Amino acid sequence: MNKILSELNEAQRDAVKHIDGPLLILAGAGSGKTKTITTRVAYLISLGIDPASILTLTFTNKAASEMRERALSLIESVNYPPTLCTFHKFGLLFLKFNINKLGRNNNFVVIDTDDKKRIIKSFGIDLPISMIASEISRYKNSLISPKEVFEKAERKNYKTIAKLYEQYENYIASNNLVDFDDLLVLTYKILEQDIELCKQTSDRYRYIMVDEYQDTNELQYRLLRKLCENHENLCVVGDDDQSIYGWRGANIKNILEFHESFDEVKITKLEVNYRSTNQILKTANALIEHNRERIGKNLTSDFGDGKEIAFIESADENQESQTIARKIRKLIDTGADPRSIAVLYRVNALSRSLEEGLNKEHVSYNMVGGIKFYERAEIKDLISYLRIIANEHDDYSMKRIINKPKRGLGKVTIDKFLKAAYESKMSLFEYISTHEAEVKSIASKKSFVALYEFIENIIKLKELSSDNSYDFIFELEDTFKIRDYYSTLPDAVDRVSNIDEFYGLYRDYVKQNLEMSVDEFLNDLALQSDQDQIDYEHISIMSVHASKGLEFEYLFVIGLEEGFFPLIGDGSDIEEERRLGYVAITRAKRELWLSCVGSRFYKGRRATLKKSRFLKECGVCKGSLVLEKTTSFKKGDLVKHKIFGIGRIFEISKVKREFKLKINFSGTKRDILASFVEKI
DNA sequence: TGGGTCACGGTTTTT
DNA sequence: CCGTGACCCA
Repeated sequence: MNKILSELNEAQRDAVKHIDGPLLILAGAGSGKTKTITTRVAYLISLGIDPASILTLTFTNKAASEMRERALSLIESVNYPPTLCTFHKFGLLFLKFNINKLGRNNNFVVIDTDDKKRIIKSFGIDLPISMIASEISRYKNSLISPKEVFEKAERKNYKTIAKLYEQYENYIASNNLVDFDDLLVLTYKILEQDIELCKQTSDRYRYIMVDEYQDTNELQYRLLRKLCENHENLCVVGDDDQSIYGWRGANIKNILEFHESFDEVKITKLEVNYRSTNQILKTANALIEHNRERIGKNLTSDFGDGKEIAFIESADENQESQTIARKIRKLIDTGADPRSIAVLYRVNALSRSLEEGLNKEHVSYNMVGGIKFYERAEIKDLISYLRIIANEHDDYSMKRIINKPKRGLGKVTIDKFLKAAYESKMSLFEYISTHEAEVKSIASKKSFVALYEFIENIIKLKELSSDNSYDFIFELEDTFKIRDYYSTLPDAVDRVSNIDEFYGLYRDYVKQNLEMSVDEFLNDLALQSDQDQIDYEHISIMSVHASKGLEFEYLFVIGLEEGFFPLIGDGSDIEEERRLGYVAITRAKRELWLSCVGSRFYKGRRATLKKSRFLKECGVCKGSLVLEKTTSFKKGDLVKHKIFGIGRIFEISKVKREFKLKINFSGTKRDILASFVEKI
């Protein structure tokens, strides 16, 4: 026990040793947050507290598995491990045992955002689907019923949304579907209506810990209150300065007002940073001090001062990426580990020019984020096959695969089936299997045959799935030839390798869970985001959001211009932007480069840009923000104009914020603004 | 049915 | 500029 504690600094030890009553651990970036939580779990167990009474909640699977691993390594031996999982997984487990309290069966299916959108889309309304989906999510996470939305709505559009919300809720409930929000909403509702169960549950989890508390939303807060019904042993860990998910419902007030929401809150600040040089911390501290809504803390380290923060200013994104690519090339050539290098940007769109620059310098990179494995069309198709096998009444999956591989069934035919099925109050699958004559009259002869072969195959695989899971996935491919189908389509190489990876994943899962059923596999899969596919050889490039929790020896942050970082748009919050800046800077361990450009090509046009206010606020760019502009054009350069063609520059001058070029187009001399021509 | 063309809109992302 | 979705025609 003492050995565990001796690894900690004073503030960390103070936090770990606090046992009863609410505790807020304000953990600055790189201050050993995970170490503190995992040690606290181990410490509680070492005191003889039943591991089963300790619940630790995280946001991501990645955080959960990392913590589980570290906590277990600190615990000498326990018969069973403490519960440590994501909020949503906790909800899933809870609902498996208790959803019957809402009169529902526990063989429900978890649907993802994509399914949700398709369901809403099927209601046939011409409002933007993703807007409606996120509105519904917002209401659910604030525990507002469709009725309340309808009553409060003043504009007609919101009345429509309220109705869609109601229709959606009815639909998923009657199909026994559960969306991500429901995992928490339904859990909350059960705890609220069943006081006895609420007390039991609270008693069962006497010690609760929450990671990344600054990212919790209203619903999560209220759920935590329910779980603390019989005690107040709630330990939350977070950093108000790193709250960057306000736009998706995180309520920073949860952490800012924690000390008022609970009685006798103990607050511990972890301000010693074990990651960065003082130059980096100084820059980060200077930036975040401009925020008003914060608890306030100041990070220090004893890693020494380190190198000064470098500032890169380029004329445009091409020059920027060239400069950065060359610097990275040099770092690698002088022995830096590529894995310790990263480039961050606020907006994914900025990756394009960066990628070009890196390619030109032959720097291999790994883009984190981007298109997700489980969101790829081929993977979604496979999942739909599995879903139909698990539950043939799943019309959404049925629609997705009914003509994949092609069986000659087009949109019109499928719509006819859907309508007929709807009228007979049956699922698509049910209707087709029981109405052969009708189907024959709708479909063409060829597609009719293919369709019934498909139906029979599904039935065959359904039987197979119940007894022989391991060979099952081979049989699936042999029967439907999805892999073959994709190997004829564009991007075949990538798609086929994704399919193979998925098959491998399935087999691994079977190996680890011998008794598993297909629907168990699917529900677990729904809660799984990307495997963190950090590449083990290359540098990383990613959005600032994606970089949260990571660290790099050498870090570049690009696009520090007004409008890009901070990003200005409707609903943008300058303090949250600044926190994003803070997160970005605090990813750096040893060296940090901040970069901005004078103009950028974005959404089909070139925009002239001003330096980010953050550069001044963090002290990197002293004095005024007036951009001393440079241009990469030189006298004598050959340039191309869309209309005038190719010409040669013979004079360069400055007009206000732009550069004016005098260009000789095969004898004709013209004055052209620099942004209208391209270097060749 | 399904390939081709055109208009449109375009932060950040986990479960 | 580039990807998505709606619509049109063979």
